[in-house]
Amino acid sequence: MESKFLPHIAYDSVIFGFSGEALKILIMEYHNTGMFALPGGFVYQDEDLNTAVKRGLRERTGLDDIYLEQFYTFGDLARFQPEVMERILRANEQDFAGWEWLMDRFISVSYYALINYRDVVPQPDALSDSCDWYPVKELPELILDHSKIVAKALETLRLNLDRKLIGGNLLPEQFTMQELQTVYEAILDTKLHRSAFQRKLLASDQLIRHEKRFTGKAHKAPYLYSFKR
Amino acid sequence: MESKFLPHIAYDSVIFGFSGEALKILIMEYHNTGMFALPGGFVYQDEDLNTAVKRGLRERTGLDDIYLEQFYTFGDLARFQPEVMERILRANEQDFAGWEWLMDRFISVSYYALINYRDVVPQPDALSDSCDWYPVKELPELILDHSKIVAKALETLRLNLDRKLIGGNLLPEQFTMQELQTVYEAILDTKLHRSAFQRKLLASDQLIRHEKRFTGKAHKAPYLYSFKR
DNA sequence: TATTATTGTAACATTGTGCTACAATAATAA
DNA sequence: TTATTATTGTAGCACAATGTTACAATAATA
Repeated sequence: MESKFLPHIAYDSVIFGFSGEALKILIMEYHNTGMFALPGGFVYQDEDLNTAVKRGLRERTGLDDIYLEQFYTFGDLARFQPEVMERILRANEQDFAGWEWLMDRFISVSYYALINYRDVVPQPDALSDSCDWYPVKELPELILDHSKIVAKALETLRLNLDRKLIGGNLLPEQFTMQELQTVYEAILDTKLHRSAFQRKLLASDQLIRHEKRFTGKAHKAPYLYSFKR
Repeated sequence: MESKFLPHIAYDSVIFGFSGEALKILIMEYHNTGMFALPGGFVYQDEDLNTAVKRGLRERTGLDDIYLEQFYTFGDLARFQPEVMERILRANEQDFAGWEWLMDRFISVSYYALINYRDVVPQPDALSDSCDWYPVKELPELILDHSKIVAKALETLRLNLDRKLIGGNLLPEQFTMQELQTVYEAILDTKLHRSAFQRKLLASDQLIRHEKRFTGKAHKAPYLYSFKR
């Protein structure tokens, strides 16, 4: 049986979310294997690559209109390990017929996505027990070169953070300056100076200031902000 | 006949050189078609993607150890135009047997390279009349989405230029500050301020100053510089 | 009404960059 | 030998961006 997918071509997505404390990504666990991997998928013969990735993200998160960026394509021979896919299929008691194409060599076009953690109920796929959030600092061991993919995603995200002011994609529509700063600190893994951060973001002319948020705490209430579109 | 290459996967390379006047890239012209394209190629079944690209660069330029960076993978359906490859093969009076795989859909992993213009005698491949330098501002019409690929390469190069100080790869081992500035101006397509440029590059602590270069002109002789390794 | 914690912003120091000016100098002309 | 010319290396000043400290404003509580 022929696959409807383009042979040899896969994508993997590093889906970032922010819990309020830590920067996390979505990781899938395959049935009965203890094997962890990035959510990924394949491209239909009659489908754009980017469309395929958006389709996969929708299936995994339920969200459309996600901030998404392609960052690297991994094509080393070392990522060709048919025994890994074989073990996953066996553990799923899958009939191998029709799945031979999965045992081929693949290159992985990799993307990272930034989403609002609270908007998502992660959905495992047919081969997986779970699709769950893991702090980037406490990831389980991942199959193939997926750890390298995560590292490169994080590196690219950090480089792009200032240039594109994309941190807000990890927060709800409205947020306080303190919350935004915490996101930046989690991504960059450094402390930032409150005053300079606030001044820089306000000077960037990309924020809209809304009403204050009263939390009931015994101190001045912070303004809420949102990004201009 | 089976191809020894990974089906559906191609690479294209945007090879930048600097003539002393203008920023140029290598473009191939296919026999008897008036069709122009980026140098590219395919990946052997038992070869790393990056290795394949380096192999292709060596064939086209004769150089090893080239500054090379992957910047994007193009996977739109719109780049699937079998009639283009068909026309190229026909013009070469090729027997189609054994070349059917070329008429398939491909995604293109794209790289840019920076090389020393003077070191290279560009080599056409079997299907091409010529492999020649064209100023990026005066490119012929290119097949498929190759113009888009060039545009994205240039955009990425500009973004990376400051961060990585890679401009020197377009020059001989030793160069004057004036030559380096001209390269930067050609890439960025803007005039830079001599004084600020010199101060910034010297402060970057990445240059070694050598002896002066005496050109016989009636003015102060400039120092030669090279980049630290 | 005083206290507490946090926020918004001013103020100053430091660094980076745009811009101008000028002395140094390699060859040529007088 | 000396003046001239074009270009180079660098200093100096203005202005912008950022690091750092300080402080007034304020929402709730004691």
